[in-house]
Amino acid sequence: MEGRHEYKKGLWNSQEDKILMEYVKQHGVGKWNRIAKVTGLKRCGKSCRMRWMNYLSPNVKRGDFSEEEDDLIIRLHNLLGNRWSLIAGRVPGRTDNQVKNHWNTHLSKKLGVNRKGKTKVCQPQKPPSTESNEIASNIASNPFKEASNCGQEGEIGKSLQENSLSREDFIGMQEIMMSDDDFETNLLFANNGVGLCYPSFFSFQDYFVDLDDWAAL
DNA sequence: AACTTGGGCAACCGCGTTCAC
DNA sequence: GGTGAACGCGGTTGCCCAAGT
Repeated sequence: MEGRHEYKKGLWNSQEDKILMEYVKQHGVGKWNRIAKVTGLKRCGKSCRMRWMNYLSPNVKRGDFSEEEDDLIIRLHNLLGNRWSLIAGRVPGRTDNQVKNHWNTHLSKKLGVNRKGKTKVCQPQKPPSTESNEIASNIASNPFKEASNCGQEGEIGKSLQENSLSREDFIGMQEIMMSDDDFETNLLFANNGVGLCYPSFFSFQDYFVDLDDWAAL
C-alpha cells in the first residue's frame, strides 16, 4: 500500500508537526496509515506514529535525564536487558527511543558496557550445557513445578546486592515480569512462592535465591 | 576561517506480533 | 484457519552541530 505513494523521509518540520497534531486532536491516536489520505501529509503511517509517540505526544518529557532516572534505567536494564519498551514503561514520560539512545550514548559509557554486550544479572556465568537445556525444557513444560530445582542458591541475591538492588527492587521486578506476557521465559517462581529462578535471555543459566535468606541481607 | 572529527539524537528499517476480515 | 494490514519493538543509520586542529 505505502509503496504506491511518494513518502517523505528525514526530519520533520513544524508544518508537518502541526498537521499531525491537528489530526490526532480530531481523530485520536491510531489509524496512522489514514493520515496521508486524510491530511495530504506526505509521511507514511509508521513515520507518523513514531513522530507522535517520540516527540509530539504531551506525555513525552523533554530535556536531560535526572540522576534518579539514570539510576532507575540502569537497574531496570540490569534486570531486563535491551527490552527498551518495558524499561521505558517504568520511567515516566520517557519513550523507548529516548531510553535506548540515552543508554547507548551516555549510560553504557558511564558503566563501561560494550554496546554489543548483553547485560546480565548474575555472575559468575556458566556456558550452556545439556543439563541447562534440559532444565529449560522442563521449565517450559511446567515452570512452577520445575523452577525450584533449577539453580545456584544465593547467586542472584549476591548479584542483586552487588548491583545495590533492594528487596523492593526485586518485588518491582516481579511486578514487571508478571505483567509481561512472556515472563516465564525470563523469570520464574518456585511453587512455594519464596524462590526465584532466573534463566538469562541468551543462554539458559539458572540461579535460585531463597527470599527469606535474602531478606536478611 | 576552513576543514575534520566525533557525539548525540531523531528517524528509518526489518521483522515479529496482533487484529480484522 | 488463512491472509493481509496495522502496529510495536529493537537495531541501525545518517544528519546536525560543537569541539578540535
